[in-house]
Amino acid sequence: MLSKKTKYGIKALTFLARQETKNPVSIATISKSENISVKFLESILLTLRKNGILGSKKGIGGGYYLIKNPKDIPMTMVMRVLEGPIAMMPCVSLNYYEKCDDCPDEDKCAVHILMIQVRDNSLKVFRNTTLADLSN
Amino acid sequence: MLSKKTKYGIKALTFLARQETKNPVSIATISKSENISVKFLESILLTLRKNGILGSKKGIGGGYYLIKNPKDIPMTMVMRVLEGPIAMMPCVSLNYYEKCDDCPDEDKCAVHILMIQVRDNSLKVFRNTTLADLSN
DNA sequence: TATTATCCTACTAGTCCGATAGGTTATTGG
DNA sequence: CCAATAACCTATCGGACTAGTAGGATAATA
Repeated sequence: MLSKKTKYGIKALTFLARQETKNPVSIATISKSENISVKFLESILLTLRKNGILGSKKGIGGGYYLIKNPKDIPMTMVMRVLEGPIAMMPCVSLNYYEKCDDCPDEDKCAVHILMIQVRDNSLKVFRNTTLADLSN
Repeated sequence: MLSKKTKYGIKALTFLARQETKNPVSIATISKSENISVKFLESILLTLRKNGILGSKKGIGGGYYLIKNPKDIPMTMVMRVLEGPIAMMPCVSLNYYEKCDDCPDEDKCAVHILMIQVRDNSLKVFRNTTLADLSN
């Protein structure tokens, strides 16, 4: 299951991408428009900022804004920051590989073979989809 | 993340599919061969039996066995029984559809659009892969 | 200097996962 | 008939994670 954190994060990002100006948008504004709890959204936007996807500004007129052009933000980036590894198992993960304790030979492991395929397909989708694609 | 339940379940099924005879195989035997806790495996095989994938026999010489031919067991079936819906969100699920509370228009929802693609790709993999494919 | 809005830490109720414990029922061999 | 075997079933449990909530600290603006 996709976590609500990721779901809300993507919604917030598309909301920002759809903005006409690049002015900061407050948490409260996004929260109202997308029906997301203010406090929960706050923590999500914070992690997006800490991971270089959003910028922020404090005080009056402050809020969050996109640092990059939406077409330069592939969903792999967003998914990895919010949801974690794209692979469904450590033993098929590109960035977070880990061997299974119980598995003597990966090449003969049915689960491994199956999940490699799933990973490749998911990766293809996330790589080929940018924030710009989702905002139109 | 793929649950250990599903992981072990698939491993157990391929172990049975690789068997030369169709004689029942005991939980203990599978457990040893695949490095799975006996008790946990027990509960997994039970659910596979209750869902029409395995048959069982009690007493001496008893155990579990495949009911169907491995090539007639698509991974969609296994995944749905062990892991649940293949979709990452109820609003993109074929068999367990549910509308999101917070989403006024699915066709314009970025998360929906993205997850439809992921679902389609995963579904394609699981549909085109049978237990026989994983056992060779 | 008061207001605004992000930043940060800590906490919590609820849920799920992975596993364990212990007894019941059915089948088989002697 | 009886004992051994192996599936069946229910209940429980610690730990991790999710989806928040609370409350204050910090920085920018008017």
